[in-house]
Formats: sequence, C-alpha cells, structure tokens
Amino acid sequence: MEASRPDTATRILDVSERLFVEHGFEATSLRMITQQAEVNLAAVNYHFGSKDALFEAVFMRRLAPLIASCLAELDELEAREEKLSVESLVTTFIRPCLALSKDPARGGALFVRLLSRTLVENHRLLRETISQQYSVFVQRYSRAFHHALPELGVEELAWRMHFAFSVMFNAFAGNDVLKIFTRSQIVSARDPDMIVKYLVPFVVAGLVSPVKG
Amino acid sequence: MEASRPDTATRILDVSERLFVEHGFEATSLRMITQQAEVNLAAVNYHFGSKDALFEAVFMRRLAPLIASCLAELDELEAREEKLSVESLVTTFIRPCLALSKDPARGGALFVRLLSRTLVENHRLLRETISQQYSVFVQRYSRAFHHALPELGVEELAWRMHFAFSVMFNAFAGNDVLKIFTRSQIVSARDPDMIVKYLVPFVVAGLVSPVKG
DNA sequence: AAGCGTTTCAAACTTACGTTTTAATTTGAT
DNA sequence: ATCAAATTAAAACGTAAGTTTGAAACGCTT
Repeated sequence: MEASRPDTATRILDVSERLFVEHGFEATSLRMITQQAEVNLAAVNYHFGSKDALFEAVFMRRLAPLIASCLAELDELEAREEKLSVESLVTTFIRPCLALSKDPARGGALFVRLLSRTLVENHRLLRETISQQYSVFVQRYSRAFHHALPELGVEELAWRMHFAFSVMFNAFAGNDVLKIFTRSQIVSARDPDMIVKYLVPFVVAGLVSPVKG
Repeated sequence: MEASRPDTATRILDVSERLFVEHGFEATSLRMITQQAEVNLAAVNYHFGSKDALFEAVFMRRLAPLIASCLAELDELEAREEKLSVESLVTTFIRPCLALSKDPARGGALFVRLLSRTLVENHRLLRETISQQYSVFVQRYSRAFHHALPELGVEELAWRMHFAFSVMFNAFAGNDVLKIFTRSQIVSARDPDMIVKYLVPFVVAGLVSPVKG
C-alpha cells in the first residue's frame, strides 16, 4: 500500500513549501529542491518558468483556498446570525487555519508558517501579485468587525485588527518569540488545538476591551 | 556643519542593519553593503571576519543595550512597587523599545524590525549565540508576570506571554499584516507613539482576561 | 509501428557570491 | 623622521547560484 508518487510539479511544490519555510526563499537553492524532490534540476524551470514563479505557485496553491474558506465561514455566519459576536468572527478565521494546520495532505502547518514568514519579510513577490487579489479579504473582515464593535472608531478598530491578526498568524506559525531566548518547554507549542484554546480568549479580550477614556 | 564620517566598521554596521531589514540576510550581499557604505569590499572580512560574524555584530550592538534597559526598568519598578500591575510590567518592555524606535542615532525602528524578522526566520545565527546569553530576560519577565497574575497556571501564563510579546514585537516592527492585502491607509502605522496608545490596552486586556471556566 | 507533442535528463553557461591574497597607504608612537 | 602596526585597496580565487540547451525517453493517437 505504497502511496503513488505524485507528478513532478506536485513533488516540487511539496518540497519547496517545506524548504522555503525551513531556510527561507533566498537560502533555498533549486538544487536542494530538485534533489529532495528526486527530479531533474531543469524541471523547475520547465514546469514553473523561474524560481520566482515557483514561489508564487507554492504560495497561491494554499492561500487561495484558505482565504476562500474564511470567506465562506463568514458568509455562513452572517446568514445565520443577526448580530455577530467577536468570538464567532474570530473563529471564522481560526477554524480554516486550524483545519489546514491539522491536514497533512495540505502540508499541515507548513503553509501558515510560510505565510507568516513572508508577511514579516514583506516579500517583493507578495507585494506585487497578492495584495491586489485579496484585498476583499481585509475589506470583508473590516466590515464585519465594524458591525460587531460599533463603538470603536475606525482608527482604533484598524489597530486592534492589526494586532489581532498579528498574534493569530504568529501563533499558527509557531513563532515562539520566547522560546528562542530560553529552552522553554512548552511542549505543546505546535499543537494546533492547544493554540486555539488559549489564543481565542486572548485575542477576543484585546478586541473587545473598553476604550480608554 | 557636516556630520563627521563614522569609521569604517560603524559605516558597515549602519548600512548592514538597514539592508538586512530591507532584503534579509541571505539576499544582502557584501557588495551591496560595501558599495552603499563606500568602503572596500574586503573591509567586512577585515573588521568582522565573515558575513556571519557581521550579522552577529549588527545584532548584538542593539540587542544587549535594549535588554539591559528592559531589565533596568524592571529593577526600578520592583524596587518601587510591592504589587506590580500588568500594565506597568508591559510598560517596562514597551518603553525601551519605544525609546529605541524614536532615536535615529540608534537606527530608529530598524533594529526592532530586524529582531522581529530574525525571530520569525528562526535564524541559525540567533539560535546558537543569543539564546543562551539572554535567557535571563525571559526568566525575569516570567517571574514578574507570575507575581502579577498569580491566578494563571504556568501553561496559560506561558501562552499569554507568548502572544503578548508576539504582538508587541510585530507592532514595533511595523509588520502590518493587513496592509499587505490592501492599500489600507493607516498613515500613522509607523508612528511609535500611536502604536503604544493602542498596543498597551490590547496586550493588557489579553493578559488579564479571566480564565475560561 | 510510426509519428508527434510532452516531459526528462545530463551538461554547460553566465553571473554573482564570500573570501583570500598581496601590495599600497595611512596611522601613531618613538 | 622613522619604523612597525593597522587599515585600505585592487584583483583574483573557488564555488555555487539560476538558467539554458539539445538530445534522449516517454506517452499517446493514428
């Protein structure tokens, strides 16, 4: 019952996703990728055109479905409830991320880590192609949070959303900013369910906290 | 009244700090650095030994004083107050970061961005050298937060600190995870004072929120 | 079985990288 | 002023990077 070997392009995408997360885009060479994928060096340029285009392909394979899932959850929630709670809103984002993180067939947490890393790096390949395509994502969530938290001014809301998504991305990416200083033994640091148990209350508390006089 | 030209090593450090933030360590070549610093290519290896050692030098120049400042604030606070508030505790970390971000002579927000970026990248040069040196930082804050929030279990506290430092690092680093999707016009996104105004309440609310039954 | 588009392969190409070398120059103490 | 040490400079070294090439192998229709 050996798993059938995926085709060349898929093998390249899978290995690239992992190596880009581990070493970063620049530090990952096509020779590392093609060796681990057990394909010929020229296969990358044949199937994807260039290393830059490969990165975009790796990225879009996961990002498009992930964003679609979030928006679908948002649609469903807005159809079901009149007044949205902040927690349910946060969950529409968390749940697809969690599902992705727990699905080895889709690379598990690899992509969320890649996403987080790429956002922090402010990657040139992201600025150009992805920002315009997925502005609808931010717009939808901005409107939804505005309805859930009408007492917040637009500036304060924007900041709180910024903070909320920052910490959520980092949590799923497993970027333990404290562990790097110590040998801290949060053994469950990469267990997605544990993340959510503590993450949602933290984020919701920050979002709904009363405005300072 | 032209500023006197700093010596070669300092010019290299200053330029490297900026380029490492902009393009990352791997994508920044010594030729880019030495050209912009207007020094000879061999100067990096002469003064620092290698590109790896240069990165460490760039990093330690800022990190050691920053951590020292945080711990000094912590000492002062613990000497002054019996029972520490979470907000005052958060401020002992925020204030040195803010001071650094507002001081052009120390590179302004550049280093905090580099720190954030390097943490997310889980950089090899960080794991080896810095983690053991600065474990005292995490230990001190862990103890302090434990005293300020005695009702939290060690696991829950570790998670909340993880989330709190994540969002603080990202905020100072100016990693606007939402702006990359849109052309969002939070014009003040890089204004350190604005960050603190909204950041502290958000973080404190997450930290002190009551434990779920 | 022949033919044809698609894919794979080994090899080479060009370029840029970090580093080293050797000599020239500057600096600072005597 | 002199000499030794520290610094700068120009050039080259060896390696590895992304990409291209042209032929071989494969898969499919006829």
